Amino acid sequence: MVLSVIKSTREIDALFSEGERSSHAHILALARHTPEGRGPEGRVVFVAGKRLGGAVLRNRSKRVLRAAVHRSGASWDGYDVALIARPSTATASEEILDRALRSVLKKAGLSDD
RNA sequence: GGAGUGGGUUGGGCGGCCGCGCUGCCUUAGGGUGGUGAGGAAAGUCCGGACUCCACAGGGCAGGGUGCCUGCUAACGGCAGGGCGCGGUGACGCGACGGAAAGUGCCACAGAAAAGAAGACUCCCCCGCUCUCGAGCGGGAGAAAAGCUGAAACGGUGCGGUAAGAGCGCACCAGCGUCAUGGCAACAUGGCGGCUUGGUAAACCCCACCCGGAGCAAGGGCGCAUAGGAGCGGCUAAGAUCGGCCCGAUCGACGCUCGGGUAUGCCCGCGAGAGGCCACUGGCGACAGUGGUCCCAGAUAGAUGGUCGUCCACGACAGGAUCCGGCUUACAGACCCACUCCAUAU
Repeated sequence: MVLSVIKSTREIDALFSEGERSSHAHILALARHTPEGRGPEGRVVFVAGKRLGGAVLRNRSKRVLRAAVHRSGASWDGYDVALIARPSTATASEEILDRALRSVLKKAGLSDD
C-alpha cells in the first residue's frame, strides 16, 4: 500500500474545484495531479458529507470505501484522488462496491486494466 | 398467577484470516512482536464549574437568572429529605409552589354590575288611582336575600330574626389577624378576636438571593518578512480597552531597549482526574471521611472495519474532539431488586 492521506484543507479544496469527476451509482471520484513539492506517491482522501446522515453512517461509509480500496490493491502514482460516498455506499455489498471502484478508477484513467 | 409502581444492570458471544489510531520492546531500518482503543446517552448544547486570556475582575445604575423549607455539593436551574396542593383503590406520580391591604394595568362574550361601589331587569312594604279582582300605573320608604348572566358576583351552609332583608345575632366551615404548643424551618394542631380584603405576577412590578466578558479556532512555543508585539520612562487632548451607561482605572505623542503577526505548517495545551472499583465509619438520605487497589481513547479530513465459521432471544438508539457535574431527548430486547392491587392455594 503506497497511498498516503491528503491532510491539508487547502489541497482538498483545490481537488474539489479542479478535480476530474468520475461518477457511479455508489461512488463519486475526483482526481488531479499531485501538486509540486509533494512526494511522487499517489494520495487519497475519503469523503462523506453531512447529507448522508449522522456520524455513525458517515464513518461507516468511509470505512467501507477504505476497505474496498485495500482489497483492490490499487495505487496511482502522481495523482490526488477523493473518493466520495453516496447514500447507498454504506449498505452496498462487497462485490458491488468492488465493481463500482473499478469502474470509477477506469473512467478516471487511473486503473491498470 | 394476572395487572401495575419505583430503581438498577446490560446493550450479541466465541474462534480464524486481512487491516486501522496510540504506545512499549527488539531490529539487519524492510519490519517483527506485545499492550491498548468510544457511549449510557459519546447527542441536543439547555444549566453549572475547572482551566486560559482580557485588568488579581473595582463601586453605582441598568440588565439577566433563580423563587415553599432544610440540607448536600467545586457549583447549579441538579440531587436528597421534609412541607403544602392536585391526581391515583394503592405502590406512587405531578407542581415557576415568595408577595395581589405598595402601586399600575387587564378580566373577552353574557350580565344591572367585573372591583372602594353603584345598583337596574328586580324584590318587599305603605299611599293614591284604575280594573278583567290580582294585577297594572304613579308616588314614597326600605333591601341586597331569591331569580337572571358568567370561569368568577364583595365569604359558604343552617337556624333565628324581619314587612322584605342584611354578620343584624348564633353554630359550624373557609379566610384574615393574634397567641400557645410541636418543629432549625416550610408548616401543622389548638385557643381567642373583630366579623371579611374577587382573579391574574410564564402582566408591569415589589422582595430575597446569585451573576464581569470571551472561549481550546482559549492560550503558549518553534520556523519564516521590512512591527500591527513586549518592557521601561512618559505630558495634554482626541481616541482605545475594561459587555451597556456613570464613576473609577489602564493604555495612549514620543524616546530607549528587546525582537516577530498568521485556525486551516509542526509541537505543547491533551488527560492521574471534584477519577474508577472494593471495604469500613458517620448520616433516614443526597453525600462525606479513612484505608486498600487499578491506570482506563487521545485522533487532527479525524483511528474500532472487512470477511469466514459457529451459537442464540438474530442484535435498538447511536461515534469522543479541552475536561468534569447535571438536565433533556432517542432507544430492539434481556436480566435483577423492592413494593402495590386483584385472584387463588395451603
